[in-house]
Amino acid sequence: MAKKRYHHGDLAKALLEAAEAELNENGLERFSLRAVAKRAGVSHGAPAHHFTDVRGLLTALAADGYERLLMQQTEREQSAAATVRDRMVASGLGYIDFAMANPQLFHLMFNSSIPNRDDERFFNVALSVFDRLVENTTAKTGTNPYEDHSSMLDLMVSWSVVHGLAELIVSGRAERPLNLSQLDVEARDRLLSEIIGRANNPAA
Amino acid sequence: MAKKRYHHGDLAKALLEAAEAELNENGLERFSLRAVAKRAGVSHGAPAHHFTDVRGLLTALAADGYERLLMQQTEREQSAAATVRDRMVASGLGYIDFAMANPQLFHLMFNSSIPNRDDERFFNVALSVFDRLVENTTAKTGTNPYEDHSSMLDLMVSWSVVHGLAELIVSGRAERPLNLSQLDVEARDRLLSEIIGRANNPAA
DNA sequence: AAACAATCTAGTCAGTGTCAAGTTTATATG
DNA sequence: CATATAAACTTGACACTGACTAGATTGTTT
Repeated sequence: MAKKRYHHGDLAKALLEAAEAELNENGLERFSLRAVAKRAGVSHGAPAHHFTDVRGLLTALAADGYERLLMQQTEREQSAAATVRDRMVASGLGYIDFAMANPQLFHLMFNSSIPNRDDERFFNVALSVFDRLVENTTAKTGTNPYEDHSSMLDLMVSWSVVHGLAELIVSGRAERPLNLSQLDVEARDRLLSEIIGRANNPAA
Repeated sequence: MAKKRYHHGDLAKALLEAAEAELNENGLERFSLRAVAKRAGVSHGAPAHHFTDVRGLLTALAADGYERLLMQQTEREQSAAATVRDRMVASGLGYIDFAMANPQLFHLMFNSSIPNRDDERFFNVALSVFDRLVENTTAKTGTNPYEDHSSMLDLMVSWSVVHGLAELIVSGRAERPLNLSQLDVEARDRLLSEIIGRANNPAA
């Protein structure tokens, strides 16, 4: 941990941490690669050797985000998964957990064209999020969405309501109707579960 | 329409049109105020007199977007509104119509922190979008969401699924599961209506 | 006709990401 | 162990950005 060595040791990791800190403090729209380098205690040209350009850095950060999103979902599913439908709701709560805990990162992952979707790691880990949704839908409907059109529609209902809810919450638009900021964690979970649950009702 | 007059005539309008064209060509992340000025045939300092800064310009453009979003919804509702539930679905289709026809503008309106939400016109017209949702929900549930908690949850189900669907489509994430780009307009409408309809089912 | 306000131009400034060239350090090879 | 080579990092330059200022031009009012 000597401070003044010419070689950093693990600059790639340090840059990712600095990038996330900068992202949280300034938001994606004021994100600056030079500020990241400065925060990591390194010259403005250094990041290029590890991530080529700002896109490369943010692609890697977004890929990390998808991994953490998956972990949040796993946590929720394991802690409260009685029925298959509860499992789907829990998975959605994990999705929203992640968005609320990492709004700027969520924004980078889903609402930005900066991350390179052709990047191999990014592509694979983003696909994993979808694959989990396919598995949960298969368990819920009893048929694989890729083989059964109706099951795929159910998948899209589940994904849309959860993703939409996450977006509306993170952007502050759910505050007026739901007053989420004034609820404790348990009440918030019940509220969100109810919304997700209603959308996932079987056809009348 | 004389080209070389010192005063433009209606530069504010011309700048808004140029801004939208630039937005569609380059996207929000590469948006440049100077490029907008250039496109409008005016010096880079001119926009400041009409919109103060780039935020002011994009706030005005986003407000225009909300007005057009409302118009799209109105069109859909009027053309195919038999039952109250059909009306809710039609309203959602209008929402998605707008997003698909104006992806960059939609992105500016909903996924960006650039527009100033305290701007009076922006605030009011964005509120109008929510008010329409309140009206449609009232018609559907029979109770005002502001007075009945369950009705508000139904509102959030409707909004979330439509907004989420719009986001997933515009960002290209719905392509793999739905193959929207290979469907004609009628088939696409039926598909989206089915998804929105399933989410809006009454409780089982 | 003269004063005034609005509109627009042109120049400057600090800040950005990327590129090229040079310096320092680690590692592999003889 | 010495030396060649590659990797990591610094430094300076470039074109571009949005915002600010001063000044030029034009429309409006008195």
